[in-house]
Amino acid sequence: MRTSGPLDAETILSATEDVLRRHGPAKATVVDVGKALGVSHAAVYKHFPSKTALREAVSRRWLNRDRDGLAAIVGDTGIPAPQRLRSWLAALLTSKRAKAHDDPELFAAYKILVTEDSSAARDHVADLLGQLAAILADGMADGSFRSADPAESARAVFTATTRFHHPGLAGGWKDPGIEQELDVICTLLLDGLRAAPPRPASTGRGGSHGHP
Amino acid sequence: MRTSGPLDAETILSATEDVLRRHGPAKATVVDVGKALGVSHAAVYKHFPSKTALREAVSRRWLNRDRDGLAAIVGDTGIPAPQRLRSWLAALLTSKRAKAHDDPELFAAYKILVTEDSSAARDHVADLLGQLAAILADGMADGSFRSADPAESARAVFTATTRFHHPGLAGGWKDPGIEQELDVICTLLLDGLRAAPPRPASTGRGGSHGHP
DNA sequence: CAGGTTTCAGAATGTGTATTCTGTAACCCG
DNA sequence: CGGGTTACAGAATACACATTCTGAAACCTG
Repeated sequence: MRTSGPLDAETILSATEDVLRRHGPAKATVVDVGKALGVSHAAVYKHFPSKTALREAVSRRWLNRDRDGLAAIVGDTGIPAPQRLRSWLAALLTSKRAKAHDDPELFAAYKILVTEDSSAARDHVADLLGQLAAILADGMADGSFRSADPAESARAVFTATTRFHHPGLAGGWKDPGIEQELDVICTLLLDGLRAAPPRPASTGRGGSHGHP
Repeated sequence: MRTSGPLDAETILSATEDVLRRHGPAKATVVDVGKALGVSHAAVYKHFPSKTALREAVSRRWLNRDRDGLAAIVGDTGIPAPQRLRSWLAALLTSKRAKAHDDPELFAAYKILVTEDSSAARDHVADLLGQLAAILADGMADGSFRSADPAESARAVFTATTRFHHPGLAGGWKDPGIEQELDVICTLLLDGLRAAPPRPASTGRGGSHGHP
C-alpha cells in the first residue's frame, strides 16, 4: 500500500488515523497499521516506542487541528474580549461536537487519553487554558473585565463550561437547547468577570464552608 | 435470614442495598437478594416488576438521603442567600464525594442510572434544581441577587458546577485543590448573579455564535 | 547502520460451550 | 386470594482453550 520511499512518522500517523477511524481504538492493532502501510508491524516500532505512544501522537495531531481553529478567534483582536469569549466557547462546543459526531472512533481514542490522564490530554487542556487566558487578559487590559489573575479566571471559566467540552459528557451535546444553555452560562460568567467587586461590606465571602 | 412476618418493599430494598454494596451492581443478582432474605427470587418479583426497577428504587432511597441533608441548608433562612448558595454547593460536593468514596458500589449503580437517563436520576436532578431555585428566589426577593427566572438561573448554576457533582467526573473529586476551585467558581457565579445589568450599551450580548 | 525483516514469549483477546440469571407461569397454603 | 413456592425458556454470563497481538531480539541489506 505504501507508494514509495522510506517510512516516516507522518506517514505512519496518517495510516494509523485511518486504521483507527476504520476499526476504532478497541480493535485497531499495530499489525493493521503495518498492513495498511504494506510493512511488517515491527517496522512501526522503529518509529514509535509503543502502541500507546502511537495513539497519543495521532490524538495530539487531531486535537491540534481544533486548537488552531480556535486560535483564530483568540487572535481576532478586532472584536471586544467579552464577545470573543462568547465566540470562543461557542466554537469550542461546535468543534468538539463535530468531532464527536463525524469521527466517533477517534473521539473514543481521545476519551481514552482523558480517562488515562495522558500527557496529550493534559497538554491539550493547557493549550485551551492558554487561549482563554489570552482573551481574558485582553479584556482586563482594556477594562472590559475587572483585573484578576487571567490564568485562574481561565481555569474557572473552563471548569464552569465543563459540560460543553468534556468528552465524557459528549452524550449531552445533541441536546436541542444546548446552545442557549451555553449562552445563559456565558452571560452569567461575563457578568461575573465584569462586575466591580461589590461593596466590601460583609456580603459573605471567605473560606468558610460546611453546614453551620 | 428473614426474622419474621411477611415481606414488604422496605425490607427488600434494604436487603438489596446490602447485596449491592457487597457484590456491586455488575454481579449482584436477584437470586442473591432472595438468598439474603431467605426467600426464593420469585418472591422478590411479587413486589418489584424487574431487576431494573429494584435497582432504581434502591438508588432513589439512597439519593434522597443526600437531598434531605441539603434541604436543611436550603431551609436555614437565617443566613443570607449568597452564603447559603456557597454552603449548599460545598455540601453537595462533600456528600457526593463521601458517597463515591464510602459506597463505591452503590455509587456505581447510581452512575448506571445516570448514563441510562433513568427517571430516578432525572428526578434527583429536578430535586436539586428545586432546592437551588429556592435559594436563588430568596436572594432575588431580598435584593442579594438581581431578578431573573430562578429556575433558569438554578439550571445555569447547576450546569456551571457540573464538575463538582456529575458522577461521571467523580475521579476528579480527590483532587487536592478542589474545594478552592469550587470557591473560585462560586465567587464568579455569585458576582454574576449579583451584578446589576451593565450599562445597556453594546457590550456584546445577543445570540450570535460562530467564528466571524 | 538506518531501516527494514522474521521469529518468539507472554499478555490480551476471541470463541464456543456450560452454567447461571431473569422473568413468567402454573401451582400451593393459611 | 395475597404471598409464597417450584419449574422452565431464553438471555446473559462465566470459563477454558485457541488465536492474535504486543514488544523485544536477533538478523538481513542497500
